[in-house]
Amino acid sequence: MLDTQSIDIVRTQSLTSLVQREVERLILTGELAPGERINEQHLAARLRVSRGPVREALRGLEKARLVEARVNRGVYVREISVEQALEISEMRGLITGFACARLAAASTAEQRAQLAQLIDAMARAIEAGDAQGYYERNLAFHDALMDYAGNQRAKEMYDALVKESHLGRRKSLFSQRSMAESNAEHRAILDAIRTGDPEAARIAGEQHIVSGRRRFLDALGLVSATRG
Amino acid sequence: MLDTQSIDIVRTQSLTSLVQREVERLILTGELAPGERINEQHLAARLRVSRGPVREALRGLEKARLVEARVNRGVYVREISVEQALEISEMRGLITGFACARLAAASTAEQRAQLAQLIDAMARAIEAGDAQGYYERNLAFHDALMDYAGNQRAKEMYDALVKESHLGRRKSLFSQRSMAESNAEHRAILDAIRTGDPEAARIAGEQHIVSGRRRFLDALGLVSATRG
DNA sequence: ATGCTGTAAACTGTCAACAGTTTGAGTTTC
DNA sequence: GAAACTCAAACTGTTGACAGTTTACAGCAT
Repeated sequence: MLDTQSIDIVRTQSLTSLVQREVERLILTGELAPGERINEQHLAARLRVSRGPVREALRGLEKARLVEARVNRGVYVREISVEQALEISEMRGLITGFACARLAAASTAEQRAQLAQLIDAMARAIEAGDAQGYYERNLAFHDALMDYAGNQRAKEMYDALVKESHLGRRKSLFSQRSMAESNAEHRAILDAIRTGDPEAARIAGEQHIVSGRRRFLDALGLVSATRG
Repeated sequence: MLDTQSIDIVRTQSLTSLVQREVERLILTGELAPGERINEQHLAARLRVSRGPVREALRGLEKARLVEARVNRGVYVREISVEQALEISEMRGLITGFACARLAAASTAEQRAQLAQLIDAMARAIEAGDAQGYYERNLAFHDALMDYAGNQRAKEMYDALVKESHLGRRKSLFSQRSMAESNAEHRAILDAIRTGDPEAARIAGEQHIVSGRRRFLDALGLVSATRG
């Protein structure tokens, strides 16, 4: 049963939620690959729990769109098509644009300073060639945007979309140039927010996600599905 | 075990999905009221299944934000605060605006004709004082908007938000005047789509949801949380 | 060799039972 | 009379077992 420390957690969290988090981790880190079948018995044995909590957890992940259940055939890590990845990206852009517009209409000096600080940290990470550092701060930047926008629901939807988008992302290593481009867009977003122009901020936010998708496709060596 | 007809369904659908659909229905129709506790045993007995499928179904509904699980205390039909209802409404507006913009950029004559037909049907329902008929066609109109926009993900997010919003809606009977106002906005949306102006369509779509919220609050006799 | 068929293993869907927690009524104590 | 305590009933969380389906493989026919 896991270890002693975990047992205390079991008291306040259900096994289901623990399993759910673990399987989510396995999927997001790629240890469980898209298309792969998830064997309930093996998973249960590995996590030292019975199949009940495992099945419940998988049902939750199904609604979160991370896995897909086929009747009498088990559940599979979801595979997303290019088309679906584009749709997800579009929705991320929509919500990001919303958040940016919100911040342009109402944000505190402290919030703007915090965003500026993250952008500077990203710039330093790019210079240092620290892709991992950039990646983490980029996440923090987008998290901050959603937090400050003040719509909890928007943030949760955004988070869910980001998790789902990991299903389509094979490798997320970007070139220094890509990172620099991306960070320039971060600055553009912050500028628009500072100007207090919601419409410009919205466009900057949406554009950032669109450009991110293009950079990603470029990195894969694919011809972009969108023009340009 | 239900009846013979149902058994055939069981073959292709899991009991879990059947339970999930039934509980969802109970919640959306108000038979299970927000805040109400859902007793697993009673529910299982009532549906003639064991607790396993019931628990799985509830876990799915939890992720869909229709119920809330408290550890060792069971699951409750979710209650949403006014604040949360506003957030949901905002997201509905955002997605509706997106869909309208999309249609302004690209829609077929047939699609526009279909929307026009639904608007006319709503107008007739209003004249006839047929609130139920209006309600259904209104749903159909918004469904059509999302369908035609061509982003499946957007439609699903929208549908989830609509379901969730039912948790906050006690009664959805509107006055003839409200319905007329609402339908005028439908026409405004269609006009903007016909003009081919995405930005105008987006604003019309967003505005429709915002106005809908205001009409709802007015109907409750509350002071609107938003200005105006 | 290749394709088909039948059978056994593996696995999912479902159920019933057990263990631990919460709840509430009844009792006791101050 | 009110608060605290006790204990049993009710309920949730979890488990192990059973039933039916799917899958894979061996054997057989072509």
